[in-house]
Formats: sequence, structure tokens, C-alpha cells
Amino acid sequence: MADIARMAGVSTATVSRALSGSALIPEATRQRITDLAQSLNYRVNVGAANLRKRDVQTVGVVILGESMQAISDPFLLSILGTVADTLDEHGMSLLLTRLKEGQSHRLSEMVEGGQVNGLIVIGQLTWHDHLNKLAARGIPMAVWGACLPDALYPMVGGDNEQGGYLATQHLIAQGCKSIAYFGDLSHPEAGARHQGYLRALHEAGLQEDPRLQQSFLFGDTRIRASIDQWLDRAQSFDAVFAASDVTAISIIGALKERGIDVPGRVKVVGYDDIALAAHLHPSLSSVRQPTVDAGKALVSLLLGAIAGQPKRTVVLPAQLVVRESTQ
Amino acid sequence: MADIARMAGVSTATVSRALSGSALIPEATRQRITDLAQSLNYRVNVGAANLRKRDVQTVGVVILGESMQAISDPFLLSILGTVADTLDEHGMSLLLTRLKEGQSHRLSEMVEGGQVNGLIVIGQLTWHDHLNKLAARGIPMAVWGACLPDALYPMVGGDNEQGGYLATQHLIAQGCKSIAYFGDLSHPEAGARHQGYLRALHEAGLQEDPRLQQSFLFGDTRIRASIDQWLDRAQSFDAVFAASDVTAISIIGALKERGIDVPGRVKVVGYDDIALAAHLHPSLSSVRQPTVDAGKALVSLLLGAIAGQPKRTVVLPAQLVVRESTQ
DNA sequence: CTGAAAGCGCTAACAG
DNA sequence: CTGTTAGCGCTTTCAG
Repeated sequence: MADIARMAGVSTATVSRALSGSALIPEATRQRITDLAQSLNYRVNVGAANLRKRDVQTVGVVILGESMQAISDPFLLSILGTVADTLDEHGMSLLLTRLKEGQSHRLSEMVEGGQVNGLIVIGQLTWHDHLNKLAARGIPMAVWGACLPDALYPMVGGDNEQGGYLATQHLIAQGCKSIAYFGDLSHPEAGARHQGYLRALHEAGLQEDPRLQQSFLFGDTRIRASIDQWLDRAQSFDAVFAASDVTAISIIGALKERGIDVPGRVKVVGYDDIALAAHLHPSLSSVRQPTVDAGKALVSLLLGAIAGQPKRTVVLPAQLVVRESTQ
Repeated sequence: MADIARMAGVSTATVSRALSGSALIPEATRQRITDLAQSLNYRVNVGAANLRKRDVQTVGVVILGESMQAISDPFLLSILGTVADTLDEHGMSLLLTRLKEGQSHRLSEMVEGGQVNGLIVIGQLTWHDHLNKLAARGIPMAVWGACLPDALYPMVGGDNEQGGYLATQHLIAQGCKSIAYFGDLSHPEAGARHQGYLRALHEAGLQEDPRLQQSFLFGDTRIRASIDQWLDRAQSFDAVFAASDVTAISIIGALKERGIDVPGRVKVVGYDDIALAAHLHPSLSSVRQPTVDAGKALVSLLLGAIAGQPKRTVVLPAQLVVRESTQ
């Protein structure tokens, strides 16, 4: 920048003002300086500017993932995409970090070390208590997940109870009587979906059967085993509500392999409405979560928190998308 | 930091040294300072430290995406995951940016503005020429994609020609005679897969049929249309090689909807071996790309480029994974 | 082993 | 409208 100033015959202050679009600089001067900078491929050093401005214009997006491997859930990724776009619209940068169990301390370090203005936390909430502590300490953040009643941090989440209810009610309306549930119950969001499932069952006067409620993850080989077991024990079921599309696809695979027709003999509903759902055969009925709204809400809540606004909670409506797997 | 120094009765220089683990500081002093910092939730300001050290320890990961919407391809995401982990192991941060067509100038700005030390570029390469210009200008980068012969930048990519060859050869070995190709030919990687497809065909003495080679993307409704058309015109085919799993799934859906059995009447191979491939029914044969190696190679090439090492190119082997969709 | 001093590259009062 | 000056929070010679 000193170079530019010298070459343009002005002070660095003028260059700084010209390049940052200050109204104090007349158009002619600005043009000259801008052109000079352009021709030298010069850009203002963001880090230095941020240091001086005592602001970093960056938010940390943290994905809580148990598996070291790939970012797993297509749905979370779709949120990541809209968060990235929304931050960009606000002129903020996005520092991406994946954290495993046991690295929780790194959350606050990012903020205290001045790397980011705040955090957007995506993923499962086995960290609820830790997040509460950070919120109490005044770390700005916004969390995607289940809306736990005692959360001290800004939250955005889908209406999981409603989603579970809609899915189950739909299966009941299709004439199903024995509806199984698959989903990781240790996960708060899946827990809420399960609550909705139970509510729909009770409302329809159907008996809930604990043997038809299993806590499994995608690709778990025991999915296959327990389906086999249920069938062997004549533990009949005519529908499955899976707490994620990926799990649903896994289940449909297991059922078909066993020669069981979907939706003929067993109807299946998933959750998340991933892009693939519409293109499978049978196409998968699913509960859609509004990802674009989710990303926008996360960013807006975080910016609010950074600005010192009181915590808010956003619950996004769930929408049932009916396709072939339930008809 | 000044506070800590005052409270510990030492200079800021000592605090800085203690906190950065300098060997000059005796263990007792360091302990005292560390404890003090801990109790005050103090962390060294990364931005200020970086400014002074004239280094940012950050790399920009840029995803070139045409669709504003979600990050689409599960395979690219899986690379993103391993890149994130690998950078973390190297103690570097990851600044994520999605760029649309027409924003190419932002690539160099990130480096020239000192936000990042270098770039990892993921996605399709309609930007080949622009990337070449940046490389010539000395912008450190590493690109995932097709290994174009005139590339001036460090590249890592799968052996797409080999992958296409393996997939097609396998279909031929299964007795298929009319093998269709689906994939975006404007995309260099898909182009190479197509080359491999042609090579296998010729090697087996099979005639290539231009009418069986279509350039479509995932979910394109014309996939359905052209399958219908082929069948109507008695343009029979008994296999499809799709240049991505997502496309393959879309095609299988279209075929099944039309009542055509997979793999009975038409066999299908995809590309990428996404996690879902093994759990579908029929499970999907696919060409696996080594994502973990890909992530590691990208990071290692980029760090090399930053260190001023000459450009290298890494081609990762393709591996065919045979599943039900081709048996 | 420790401290004083000099900036990293930039912006924002403040005074022209 | 423009320049001078004083730092942002840290690291690192260079002298003790």
C-alpha cells in the first residue's frame, strides 16, 4: 500500500480511503488509485485491515462429526451450502472446521483467539451442555438441531415432532397398522421425531410396540438382522418411519433384498427429502426441511448474537412430500 | 496479552514466548503464565500473530458450482471432508468459498489480499484457462479434476480414462453388446471417462453408436425422455455406463419406472462409489475414487506449491466395485 | 533467561 | 478533501 501511495503521489491514508470507497475521495483521484492498484495486482491485506478494525468478518462453521471420514449426511451438507452463500452475501468469510468428540475446547478457542466473530454449529448435539456453557460465557453462536427446552443458545431447527407426526399420520391414512420406527434415539432431533410418531399412533388409537422401535444408524448391518428377526418372529409390520432418508434407503434395500415389496407390502417414509429421494425407485416419500431458510436463519441469528441481541429460537415447519414409497 | 504480562510480573515478550512454547522459558515460568491465561480464558490473537509472522496458516478451498443451491455432488463433499481433516492435521485453517461462473476474479483476490496462503480448487473445470493464468502469476494452488495436458497448475485427479475403461470392460465381460453412455461431455473428467468407454468398446470390437451417448446431468427430465425414445425406436441397449452415481441412480429410477429390470434387462455402472451405492437395491456397481488419498494429495501438493516446489501431478488409480446392478 | 523496541499492513481520529 | 499520527495485538531481533 505504501508503494501505491508513493507512485500515486498521495499518502497511504488517501489510498486506503480510495480503495475502501470513502465518499471523501473525488472520483478522479479514486479512479487513478484504483487503476494503479489493479495494474499491480494489489489488494488490501484483509488480515491487517481486520486487526486495525478489531473485527474479522468471519464466522466459524463447525460440523460435529463422530466419523473421522467424510462429512456424512447429505442434509447437513445442503445446509452448509446455503450457509456459505448467505454469509457471502453478507460479505463474511467462512472458516470450516470439523470437530470430533473430545475437541470441544476448540470451539471457544476460535472465538477467543479472534479467528472468528462467532460460531455456527451444525450436527448432532451430544454437546448440549458444553454449548450451554459457552453461551453463558457470551460466545456468539447459532446452532442447528433440536430445540431443547433448556438451551441458552440461539437455535434453529425443523419442527421434528410435527414432522414425525405428519409422516406417521400419513402412513396411518394409507391403512397401515403396524408402523416401525428407525432412528438414533440418543439424538435429540430423532427423539422429537419419535415423539411425533407416538402422538400420531395414540391419536389413531393404535398400540405402540416397543419391539418395532429401533435405534440404528445408516448402513448398520443390524438393520438387516432386525428386519429378518421381526419377519421370522411373525412380528409383522406394514410400514416404516425412518428418521433420515439415508436410513430409509438402507431399509428399503434390506426389504427388497428379502423380497418384500415396497410400497406393496411395506410402506416407507424417510426424513430430510434429499435430492436423490425423488429419483429413486420407488421414489421416496419424505419429510422436507427447508434448507434455504435454515441457512438464512442460522446466519441471521448469529449476526444477531454478535450484535448483542437477545437469543431467539427459530422453528421451521416440516412438510410431508408424498411419493411412491407410500402409495 | 499485556494484562497477562502485568499480572504475571513479566514482559509481553516473555508471555508470548511462554505461550508459543519457546525453549528459552523455564518450565516453572511457563506453567505460571499458562495457568494465568487459562483462568482468564485468554488465547493469543491469531490474526495479530499471523500479521506479525507474515503468514496466515490458512488455505482457501473453493468449490466451483454452477447451481446456487446446495453443494451437489456427494463425491466432492467427501473430498472436502478429507481435505478439512488433513489441513487440520497440518495446523492450518480452511476458508470455504463457493464461486459461481463470473466470479473467477475472487480466486486471486483471496491470495493477494493475504487471506489465504493458497487455494484448493474443487469442481468442474470450465475455468481451466483462468487457472492457468493464475498459476503463471505464481498463485499457489492445487486443483481436483481432470489432468489436462496443458495444465500449468498442480493437479490431482482420478484416472478417469482407466475408470471408464474398467466399467465398460466389465459390462462387456457380462455379455452386454449395446452399452449406452450418460455423462456431461463438456466436463473434462466425464470426457476422459468417455474416452475409456470408447477404448473398451473398440478393444472388444464393438461398434460405438452415437445415438447411445448422451450428455445429461442428474435429474435431467430428458434422461427419461431419451430412454423412452430409444426403446420406442427399438434402439435397444442392454447396459448403461453413467459418469456419476447420482446420474446412475436417476437412470435406474427411470428404467424401473418403465418396467425395465435392472440388472436383468439392462445393467448399470456408476462412478464415484458414494456411500449410498452399497445400500440401494439393486446395489450399484461403481468405480471408486480414493477420496482419502485425494484429500491428502491435494493438501500435500498445495503445501509444496506454497513452499515453492515445482508443480507435480498426481493421478489416483480407479477401482471397479462390482455389485448387483451388473450381475 | 528476560526486557525494550521496532514494526507486520492497515485505518481512523485529528488537524489542517 | 488530504496528510500526520497513533496504534490494532502480537513476535522477534538485539541487548542485556
